[in-house]
Amino acid sequence: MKIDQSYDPTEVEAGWYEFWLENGFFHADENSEKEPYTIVIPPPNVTGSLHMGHALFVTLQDLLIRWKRMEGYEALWLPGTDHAGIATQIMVERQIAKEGLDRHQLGREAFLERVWQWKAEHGGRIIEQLKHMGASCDWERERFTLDEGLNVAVREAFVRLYEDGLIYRAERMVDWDVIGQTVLSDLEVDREEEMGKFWYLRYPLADGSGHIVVGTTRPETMLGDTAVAVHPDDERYQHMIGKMVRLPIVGREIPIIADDILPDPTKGTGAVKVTPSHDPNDFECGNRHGLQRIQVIDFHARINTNAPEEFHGLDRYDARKLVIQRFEELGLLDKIEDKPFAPGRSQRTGAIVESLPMLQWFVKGKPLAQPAIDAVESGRTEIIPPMWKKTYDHFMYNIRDWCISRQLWWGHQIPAWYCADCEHITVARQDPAACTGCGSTRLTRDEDVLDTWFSSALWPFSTMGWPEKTAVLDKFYPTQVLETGFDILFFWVARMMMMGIYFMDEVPFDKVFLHAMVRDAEGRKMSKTYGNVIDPLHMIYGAKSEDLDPELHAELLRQYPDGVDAHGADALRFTLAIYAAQGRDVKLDIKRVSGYRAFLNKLWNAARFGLMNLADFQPPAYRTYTQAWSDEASTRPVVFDDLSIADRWILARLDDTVAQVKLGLEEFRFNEVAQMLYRFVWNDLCDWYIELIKPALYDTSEQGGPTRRAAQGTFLFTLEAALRLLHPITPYITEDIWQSLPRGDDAPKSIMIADFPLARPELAMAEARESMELLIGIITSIRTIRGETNVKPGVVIEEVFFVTEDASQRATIERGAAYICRQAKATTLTIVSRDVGAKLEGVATAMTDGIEIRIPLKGLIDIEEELARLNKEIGRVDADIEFISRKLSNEGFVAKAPPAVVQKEREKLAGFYDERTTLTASLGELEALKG
RNA sequence: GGGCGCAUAGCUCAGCGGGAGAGCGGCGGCCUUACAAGCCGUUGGUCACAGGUUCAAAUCCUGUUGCGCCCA
Repeated sequence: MKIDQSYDPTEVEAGWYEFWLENGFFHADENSEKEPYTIVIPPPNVTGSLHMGHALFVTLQDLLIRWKRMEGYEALWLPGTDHAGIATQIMVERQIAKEGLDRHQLGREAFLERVWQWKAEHGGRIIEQLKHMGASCDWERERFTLDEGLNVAVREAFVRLYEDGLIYRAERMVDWDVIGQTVLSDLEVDREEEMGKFWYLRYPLADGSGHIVVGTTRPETMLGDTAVAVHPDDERYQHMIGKMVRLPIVGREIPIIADDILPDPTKGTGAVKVTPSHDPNDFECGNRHGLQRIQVIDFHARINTNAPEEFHGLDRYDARKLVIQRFEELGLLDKIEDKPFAPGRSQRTGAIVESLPMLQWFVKGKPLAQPAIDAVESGRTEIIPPMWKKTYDHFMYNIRDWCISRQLWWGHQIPAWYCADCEHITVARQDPAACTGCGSTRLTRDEDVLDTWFSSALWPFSTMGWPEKTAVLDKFYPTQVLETGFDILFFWVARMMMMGIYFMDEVPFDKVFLHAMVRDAEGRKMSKTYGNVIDPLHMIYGAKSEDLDPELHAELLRQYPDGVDAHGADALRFTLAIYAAQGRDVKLDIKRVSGYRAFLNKLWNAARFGLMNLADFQPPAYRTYTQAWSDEASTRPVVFDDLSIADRWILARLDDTVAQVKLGLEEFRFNEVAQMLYRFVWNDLCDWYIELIKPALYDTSEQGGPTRRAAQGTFLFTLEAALRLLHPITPYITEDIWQSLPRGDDAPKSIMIADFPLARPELAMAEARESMELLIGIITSIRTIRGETNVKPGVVIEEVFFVTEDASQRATIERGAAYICRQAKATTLTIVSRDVGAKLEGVATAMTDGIEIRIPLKGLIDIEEELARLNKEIGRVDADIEFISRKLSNEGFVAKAPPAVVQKEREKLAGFYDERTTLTASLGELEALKG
């Protein structure tokens, strides 16, 4: 029974994770009879390292899993990582660049070997870091989006979608990442408005009859212009439609066409240049009018040989300068305006993407989206918080085909083979020997790989062995909850819904809980730019100033120049949980983490106090004292009749907390759950209960035996239950304390496999609650008088009088006299009738619940202070009286409000009048005494 | 341009139809043998603004302003 004097999170947390692992507590069994509860992890990027976003999701998911595991479910938390195509490939490309190599020199096979090698060396880091958060994942089932089993799943999915006509290959305008050297899906392109220029270029008519001015944000693309478009209704240009312009610099003659979609007569000159190869809208326009496509910008964003020679090889921005220069020289640059525009940037590389027409693979959106829309509409899958449903719907209803091919090597290679002898494409589960169209063996496999999100979309079932019909799938699919950030609602959640329904004929999850973003204390995104990054591991283990990156952690260093102390995973988890109000960003302030570490220290010391006073307590069998309250009295951990008011009260409060915690967890109100537990442990258990039972615990006389044992039993029971309630949020400290508590031989090996507390009606004990609340009110009132009238803390008040005619109040005061005397430092309590009370002279007066509390001054109370205090109290009561009187004089209120409400107001008013009378009398009397 | 969210104490946020709450901070007092990472007491608010519904609005509706996010 060891327990150190103060809470050291690093020491407390050491060892328990290994203990849990060694005992296999994280493993879920597909053959179990228990009801399943499954969460699949949002697989973190294998190149990544733990950040606060991960810390938040680990906290919430582990909390759910641990809770359900304790509730008796076969809880599976299925972990893994994501191969993150572009990010990983770029990382390794940079590595080999240092050796003066690029991937093409190395070759596909050798390059992939290098990536796998990198993954073997560094890929486990994020997983190890998750473990430091206490994640109770079933590591035996850890998966990687690129591992063998998932490859089978991806190929199966691809082939089936292709066979069903939902995957197709076509030439479309796509977004090209000029740094990543790959196509992206539209979701991977961010648009942010910035200030740019708008150039007005003058194109002369070929017949010399004039010119037309077009506006553009990208003058360099004029090298590939194949038309000028005007709106058919635009009167300014009626006479020009059908004429040709001679493209300056290039010399090509291109037509002026009428198009009712592309040109906006209200913008610029109303005439626009059309470059079908370099702009998606122009591309569409080109298709409508059968325009020629001339690509002048290549995959490296350089001008190619389709443009005049002087531009060959120029970067797009250099080409822009030269185009403008030439227009100026030709006198064809009309004017330049400042204009905001929003270039597309690759989310991965930050490169400004180039729109190019390319032959790529796509997944059809609409047919897959409809069932996914229906699933949410019908409530089969519930999105929490519900505000996200609209966003989900909007995306789904407007879904576009998804470009899934990527010009990368790191990923699932597309299972499509092109024939050298015919046009046929062979798409197959197994590498084919011959073309299924003509039988030719001259096949070449598509070089490209699939978007990483394609494999992620299959995650809820591919990780369970699909396409095999496995027992795991049978047991654990569909999953119960998907918990992730709202930022990947489209990327991941929506696509899992579509694929899950398509391949499994059943939604992948019952509920989707979307958490908010973790920001800094000021609400800014955590980023290198702001230097406001907080590393979860720094919070857990502490960080010396020399361990902190002056750029990344600039803000932290400003706040804590000497570095930060260890706070522990528990404190971090508790902080994130209590911050996680639905729909609200987490604005993480380190001071709060420290605050919750203080809370855990409080819990630690409560346990320490308990252990110091439980040495001689023999707890009954574990299952008895945790569960058997409803059984016959003899099996209860304490003798019910011996329970004090305080004991009964804390049991009732515990029971209430248990019920509310369960409700809160079920509704994903994590912040409220954490708040309730905080209040229960600190305010109820520590501030009141422990203080109240100290006399009983310290009384080791034979006579005090039963009361003492009742307090011991109640305290142990309450603390133990509180630990179990807290365990899902703060697993380490609860395990550590729990293992030190006296408990019977039949106790489980770990708190994490103990039962989650259940609310028990027989512990509700409303009457004990009311009594204790009355006593707390009385004690607080006396303390207030002491505090405000300058009674020295050490001074004992000899006599306190109580005036009340209420029999049950009198009984409560009598029964709680010892509590009042100790907590308020008084010697004797006397209950008197109203008549007698009125005759008391020279007393300080307070009122609570209609009880007058009167303390004789006898030189210990400062009269001036008491007068001030009374005046303040009277002022408060007056305000109350006025407020309620106004309410009651409102005829509408009296007539229309529910009678019970009106009655309550009347009673309150009467009470306040009584209170005022008493207080005023005291005031007058004191003034007389003084005067 | 369309959609969503937020605005409550000095700070961070709960509350979302019946008299404004917490934590931190501030102030005053305590080393009381679990805890000074603590204890006791206390001070802070026309609940963004303007209308409306209701007997009753921080809470529901409409509009305005400001901030944030998503989509085009």
